[in-house]
Amino acid sequence: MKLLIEQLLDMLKALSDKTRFRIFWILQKADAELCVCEIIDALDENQYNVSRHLKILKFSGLVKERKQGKFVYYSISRAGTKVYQALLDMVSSISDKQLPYDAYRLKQRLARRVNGRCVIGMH
Amino acid sequence: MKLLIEQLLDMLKALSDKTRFRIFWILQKADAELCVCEIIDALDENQYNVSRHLKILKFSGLVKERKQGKFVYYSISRAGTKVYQALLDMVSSISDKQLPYDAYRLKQRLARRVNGRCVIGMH
DNA sequence: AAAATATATGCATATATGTGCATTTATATA
DNA sequence: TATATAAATGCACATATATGCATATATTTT
Repeated sequence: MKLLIEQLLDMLKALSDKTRFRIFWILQKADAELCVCEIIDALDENQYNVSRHLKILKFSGLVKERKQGKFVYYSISRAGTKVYQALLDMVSSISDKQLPYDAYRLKQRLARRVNGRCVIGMH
Repeated sequence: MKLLIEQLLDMLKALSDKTRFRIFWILQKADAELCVCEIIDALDENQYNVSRHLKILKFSGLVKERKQGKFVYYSISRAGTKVYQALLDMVSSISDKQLPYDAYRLKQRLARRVNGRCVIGMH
């Protein structure tokens, strides 16, 4: 699978913003689909910024989305290039200690899932 | 060795600019110190921009410099963190085919070294 | 000491980027 | 059908960033 350098630069630029890095980091950490409202809670950020940053991440190819009802689920795209894998390795080498609040809030929020699914929404 | 997330973000931001990525890429490819004038020739970019981008790369921790006489030599910093290694892996997975001109000009320019050292300067 | 050369930097400017707020769109539910 | 809710987006604005040009700094050579 081929990756144009411009696409790699888009991924790097996407990850170089702290909010987007944190989003990608929790998606990688959760290792599962997260709905937007869960991401909002995990980061303690506002809705419109999370939404906008998710769009940029999606456009860069780092994440993918799946719509289901009124929820939209995001997850890492798992594109099979060496470059993507190296990026993923880099992100996953960041430990919980470096993003303790995000890690904690994500855990708290995921604990409220029912049958492994988000049932809360925004509040 | 510890890496603050802010430092990682600085590295990512540094690499997300195409000119800086190309500089870092040829430094990694050369696997050796390059003087500024060699970098200028390899990229076919102007002097002041190369100089400024090198400063940003240095500040991010991606490269280091060594002054010798009126020449300044830059090289990858080889910091021993997992994160840095993953970044390096990512960059080195970009083949010559994706930056053919830079690769070619670098090769041509390095061929003009004498006893492994730059003797041309700018011209 | 003067001139030449390698590299860095200050200033001006155009473009890109991130964010706040208000609003829209899409879907579900009463 | 009306209402509620999840998510996305248009506009305004402040800040960041990249670049061109001119010039400064540092070192070597004459």
